[in-house]
Amino acid sequence: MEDESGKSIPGSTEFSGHSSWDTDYFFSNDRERNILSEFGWNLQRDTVVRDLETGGSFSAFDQIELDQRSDLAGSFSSGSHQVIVSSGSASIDNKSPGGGDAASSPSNQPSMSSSSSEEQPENSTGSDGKLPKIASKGTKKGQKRIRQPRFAFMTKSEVDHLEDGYRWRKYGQKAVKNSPFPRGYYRCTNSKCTVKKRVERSSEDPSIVITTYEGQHCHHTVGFPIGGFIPHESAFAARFADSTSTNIYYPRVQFPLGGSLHHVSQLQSQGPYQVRPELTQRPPPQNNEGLLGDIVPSGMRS
DNA sequence: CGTTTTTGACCGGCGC
DNA sequence: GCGCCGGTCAAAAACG
Repeated sequence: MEDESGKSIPGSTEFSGHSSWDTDYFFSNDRERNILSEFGWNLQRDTVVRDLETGGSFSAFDQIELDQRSDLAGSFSSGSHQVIVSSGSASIDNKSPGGGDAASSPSNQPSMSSSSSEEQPENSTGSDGKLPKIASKGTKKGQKRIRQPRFAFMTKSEVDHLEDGYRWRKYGQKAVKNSPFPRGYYRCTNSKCTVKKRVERSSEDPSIVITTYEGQHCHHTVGFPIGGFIPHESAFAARFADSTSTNIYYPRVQFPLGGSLHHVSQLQSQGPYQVRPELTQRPPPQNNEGLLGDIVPSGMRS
């Protein structure tokens, strides 16, 4: 468990290449993982979690949750609530066009990292740009799509598509600028579910897989009866609000500490963790393999 | 034969 | 206004 003990990635493996991520939280320590595990997110030691909250998504949550988030934000960033609440004003893209590209606003783009060479590996540039030709998705003209909460997981793994208890169907793949690795786009196979996820490898550390989830499942996992998926913001906020005494998370936007923002030290630890290829297809009967399969929040199901 | 993956085209946002 | 780029579509191929 104490794999990362002291190990620091030589090349400082950080999220450098992902400066555009609307990141709010970034977990990289055992302690942080422990907290997550209390949610039922039994993350592998090689996993780092990031909450890619977006401004637009807040409209989907209660005010209470917002408040809690504010508290949370203030606890570590001296009241820079915007960091959390609006994801560093990263993307309130459900506003009018032009104003929505807040994500690209210079203010929230600290030195970010050494190699900002990589542009938006995550899109966030507010260019969610989709609006499928088939306007069946309820994306009417004038009202942009509200981006769902996003969470990214960095995992050291040989396989790209990590098992998470849900069934996904790939609907696209694109080459990532400045990265030799393509990015895969997946959608939950449940027709009623709009959750999507992107999978890509870190161009800096090919052994790391970055999985970004967007949205919340409206159904249970296939292999995990305890259903639920990404805990609601409220859960997050509440939990963290409780442990404000410790620096559980780091608001990237608030820590322009020259690239050293987040060292995913544990990532470089060669934990025995690895997902078998077969598992990528079918959810395992038990929740010990999956990266997110364990994510099924235990207390979620109320 | 039903489902998933592959892959090129297309769309819309954004920067220049 | 144009080109770039991320994200999505959809037809065909692949798979089990």
